[in-house]
Amino acid sequence: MLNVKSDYDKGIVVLSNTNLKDFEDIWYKYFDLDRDYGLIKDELAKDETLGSAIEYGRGIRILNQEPWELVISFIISANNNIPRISKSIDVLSQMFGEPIEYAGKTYYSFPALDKLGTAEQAQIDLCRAGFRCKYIYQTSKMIYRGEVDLDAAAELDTENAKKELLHLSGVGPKVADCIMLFSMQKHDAYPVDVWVKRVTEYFYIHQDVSMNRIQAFAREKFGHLAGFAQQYLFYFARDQKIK
DNA sequence: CACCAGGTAGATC
DNA sequence: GATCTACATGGT
Repeated sequence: MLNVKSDYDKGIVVLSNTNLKDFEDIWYKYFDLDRDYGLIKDELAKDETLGSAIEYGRGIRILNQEPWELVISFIISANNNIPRISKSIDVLSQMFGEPIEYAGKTYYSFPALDKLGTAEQAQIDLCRAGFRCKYIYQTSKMIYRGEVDLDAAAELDTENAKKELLHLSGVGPKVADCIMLFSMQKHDAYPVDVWVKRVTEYFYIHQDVSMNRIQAFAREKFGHLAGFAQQYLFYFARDQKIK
């Protein structure tokens, strides 16, 4: 069970209760430690607003998570709040994941594809994700049957990967962008949720516009670093409750 | 009791 | 194609 402590201003990240092999095989990539965030920040900070947002969220990193887990997690996230999202994922993990004994307690891994992919709708409904449960059911089956191949999608460019992900039930533009950004290293993706829409309009566009216009703006303004810009802006907007 | 929460699918213009 | 709206659930 990994333990993480960090103090960005002191330049310290401590990963304890792990070993060199796991660090090299797993955590190094998971925490995106190979990336020079200084370079990214310098480039983005040429924009004054982003400079402030970067100061505010200076320790942010984009984690490299697993596509399958991200697909289900972000389907659950749609029009939902974080405590309920966590709760639903916990229930699914307890029902369909593998038990992990640690320090006298039992934890559960995220469900394997074949477990959710062969589950009954009525079982999945028990996670209390409401109308999203049928999306979980349908999408799990689609991926399990190979109708959508996440590994293959990860190899495509951002535009085509998105097209592929949009076939999944419960996956729209925002969730697809999140999956690409957080599990497929497609850093030009700019997921637009309510907060990112607000903050983009607030600082840059100065009027209420469509999602497509927000996306177009981000492509033009931030290009291949759009995903990093999104993270700094999201964190800033969310914390400052920018409306 | 109305409104909201890290949007999406399906209907409609 | 771009824009409206219902949607499960639990909290305020």
